[in-house]
Amino acid sequence: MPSVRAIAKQLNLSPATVSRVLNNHPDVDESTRERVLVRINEVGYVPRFGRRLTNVIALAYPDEPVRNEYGSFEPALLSGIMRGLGEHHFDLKLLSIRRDKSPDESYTQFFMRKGIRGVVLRCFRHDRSMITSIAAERFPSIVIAERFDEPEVNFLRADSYPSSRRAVEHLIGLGHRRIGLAMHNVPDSDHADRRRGYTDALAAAGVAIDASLMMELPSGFSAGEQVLDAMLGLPEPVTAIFATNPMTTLGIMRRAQERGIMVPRDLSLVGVDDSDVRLHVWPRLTAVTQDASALGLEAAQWLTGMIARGDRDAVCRRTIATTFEVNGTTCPVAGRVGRGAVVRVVEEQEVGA
Amino acid sequence: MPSVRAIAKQLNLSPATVSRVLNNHPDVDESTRERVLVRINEVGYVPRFGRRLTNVIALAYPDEPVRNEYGSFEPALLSGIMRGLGEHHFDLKLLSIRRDKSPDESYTQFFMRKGIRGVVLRCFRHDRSMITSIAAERFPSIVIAERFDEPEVNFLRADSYPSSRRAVEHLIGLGHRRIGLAMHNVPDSDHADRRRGYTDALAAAGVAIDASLMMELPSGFSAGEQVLDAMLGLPEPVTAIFATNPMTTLGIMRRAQERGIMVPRDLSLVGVDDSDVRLHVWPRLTAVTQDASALGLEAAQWLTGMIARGDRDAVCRRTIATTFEVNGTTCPVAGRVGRGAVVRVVEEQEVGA
DNA sequence: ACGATAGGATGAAACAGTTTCGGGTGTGTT
DNA sequence: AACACACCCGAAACTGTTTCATCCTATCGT
Repeated sequence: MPSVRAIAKQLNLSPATVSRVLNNHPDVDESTRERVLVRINEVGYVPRFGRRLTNVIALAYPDEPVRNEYGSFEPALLSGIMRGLGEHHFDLKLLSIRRDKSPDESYTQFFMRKGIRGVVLRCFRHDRSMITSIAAERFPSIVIAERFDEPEVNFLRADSYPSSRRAVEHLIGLGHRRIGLAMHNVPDSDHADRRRGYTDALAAAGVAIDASLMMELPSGFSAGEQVLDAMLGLPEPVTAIFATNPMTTLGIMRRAQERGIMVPRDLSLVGVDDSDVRLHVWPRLTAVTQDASALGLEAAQWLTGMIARGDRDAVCRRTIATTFEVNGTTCPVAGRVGRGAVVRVVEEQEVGA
Repeated sequence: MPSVRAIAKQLNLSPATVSRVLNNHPDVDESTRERVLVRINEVGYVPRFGRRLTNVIALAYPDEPVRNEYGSFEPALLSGIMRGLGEHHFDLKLLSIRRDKSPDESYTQFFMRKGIRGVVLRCFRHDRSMITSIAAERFPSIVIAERFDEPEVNFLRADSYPSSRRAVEHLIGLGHRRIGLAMHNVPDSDHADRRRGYTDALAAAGVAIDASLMMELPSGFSAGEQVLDAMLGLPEPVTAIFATNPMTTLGIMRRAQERGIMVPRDLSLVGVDDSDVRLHVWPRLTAVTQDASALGLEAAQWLTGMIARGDRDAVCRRTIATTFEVNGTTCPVAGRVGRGAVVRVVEEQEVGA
C-alpha cells in the first residue's frame, strides 16, 4: 500500500524528495531525510518495480564476498540458498556491504536502493555492530552461522557444541590425554561452542585443561601447518588434535604427511567439515560436520516465506544439529590397530561414556 | 532512447501489450508477441528501473548453480566477478536458466524480465544450443571457460593446450612412457585441448598412443579412484597419469594413499588446479593451473564495460594463458631421487625438448 | 550596506514500466 | 437466434526516477 507518493503526501513533500532520500542523493536537507526515513520504516515501505513488488533478496557479505579461506562453506551455502528461493520465486543478488554502502546512508536505505526485500547476512562476531544495526532498523534479515543474544536478530546456525564434546570424548575414550585445540581466532559463537565442547569434555573426564594446548590462529591453510609444528614441538607433545576449522584441519593433515607423521598412528586428528571434503582425503577424516547447504536452504525458505506472507514480525532463532562422524584419522593412543578395529573400540567407548 | 511506449507507438500497440510481451504474460497473440520481440531486438531495448537504466548483470548457470563437483572453480570465479563489477558499479544476480526460464519465452525475454543488462554464462559444450541461441539473439553475454567457433559468441577461456603439452613432455622427459590420461567425459573445449596436448606430446616424442590408457569418466571424486584402480590394473600398468580435472586428480591421490602407492615414487601424477588446492595436499601437486578468479574478473570487466559504453557490437574472444607448475608429485620413472634433483632434471629435459 | 552571485533544497512535470479493468471480437453451445 | 466464454488488447491508474525551474538563503564584492 505505502508508495513514494503516499509517503510524500503524509509529510507534505513531493515524491521527488522521497525518491531522493531513498537513493541517497546528496541534495536533500538532513532533517527532511530523517523525517522520510522514519516514516518509511513506520509504514513498512517496500521497493517496487513499476507496479509490482520486487522479488529479490540478497546474500550480503560485510567485506569481500565468497572468500576462499572458508573452504567449501560458501559454495555449499550458496547452492542451498538458490534451492530455497524457488518456492516463492525470488531472485538472489550478491552484495558486499562495506564496498557498496555509502557511510552516510542507513542499512535500510542501502538495501532498498538495491531493490531487495530481505537479506541473508554472512557475518561473524566482529560484524556485530552491523548486525544489530540492521536488526534494529527492522529490515528483513537473517544471519547465517552465528548466534546473537539480541531478540531482534534472526539467525540460523548449527550447534556444534554437542558434536564437539562428543568428538573430544571420543578422543578421551581412545586413551588420549594430551589433546590440542586449534581454533580460529575470530571469536564467532560457533568456535566458542567448539571450545566449550572441548573444555567440558576434558573437565567431565577429569583431565586437566592445559592452556598451552589451546592455540588460536587466523583461519587458513598455513595456520594448520603452524599448529602441528607447535603442538608436536612441546616438551610433552600432544597425541591428538581437535581442529575447529576446515582449512586448518587440512593444513594439519598436509603438514603431518610432509613430516612423515602417520595419522592416526602417531597423531589422532578430529576436524570440522562444511561439505564432504572429509571424504576426499586419506585417511578419511573423523570430523564434526555441518551441512552448509541445509543452512542456506532453510535461511532462504524462511526469509522468502516471511516476506511473501508480509509477516514483518516473524522470528527465526533456529539451531540445527551437527553430527560427529568417526572415520580414519583417530585411533587409540600409541595404538597400531587396524582401522576396522579402531572404529569398533570407538563405539564401545562412546556407549560407555 | 527506446522505451516501451516508443516501441508500442511504432507497432500501433499499447504500452501494456509490450509490457506483457516483456513479462511473458500468456494473453497476447503469438504474432503480436513475435512482432514486439523482433522490434525490441532491432532497437536495442534495455530494461529500466523508473527512469534510470538497471545496472545489473547475471551469472547464469544452465542447470543448478554453483555445483560442488567443480571444486574450487566456482567460488574463485564468483570472487573474481564480484571484483570486476566495481568499476562500473554493477550488481550481480545469480540465475539458473533451466529452472526459471519458461520454455516458450526467448532468452532475451527471460533476461530482460529479470532486469539484467548482460550475462556471464557458465556453460559446457553440451549447452551449445543454448549458447548459440543467446548469441544469435544478440543479448550481451560472455561465456566462461569454453571456446566457440561461431563468431557471434563471446568467450573468455584459459588455453590449457600449451601447459598440458608441457606437462606430458615433462613426464616423458622423466622417462615415463606408459602415461595414462584421465578425462572428464563432458566434451568441453578445455578438455579437448588437454587431450590434444597429451596426444601431441606423445606423438612428438615418438611414443605410441595407446587408447586403453585414455579413460573418460564423469567428473567427480570417485572417478579418480576408479581411474587409479583401472590404470594400475592393466597388464602393463601406467607409471604416470595426467588427470585433466581437479576433482578427479584429488580422487587419484586419495586412492593412491589408501592403497599405499607412493606418489611420486610409484606413480607420477600431473593434475589440474583452478585455485590453490594443489598446494593443500601432500606432496604438493605438479599441475596445470588456471586462474578462475582472473577469468571472472576479466569477464565482468569486459561485460560491464561494453554495456556502459553502449557498444553492442563488442567482441571478446580472448584466451588467457595457463601455467604448468612442477611440484612434488612427479619424478623420474622408477627413480628414487630427491625432489630438488627431480626439478633440475625437468628443466634440462624441457630445454632439450 | 547594498546588490550580485552562488548554491542548497524543493516541487511540478515529464517520463520510465506494470497492472487493473473493461470492451471488443470471435467461437462454441444450447 | 441467443447466450456464454475465452482470447486479445487499450485506456487509465498507479509505481519510481529524473530533469528543469524556482525559491530561498548565505556569502562575497564593491
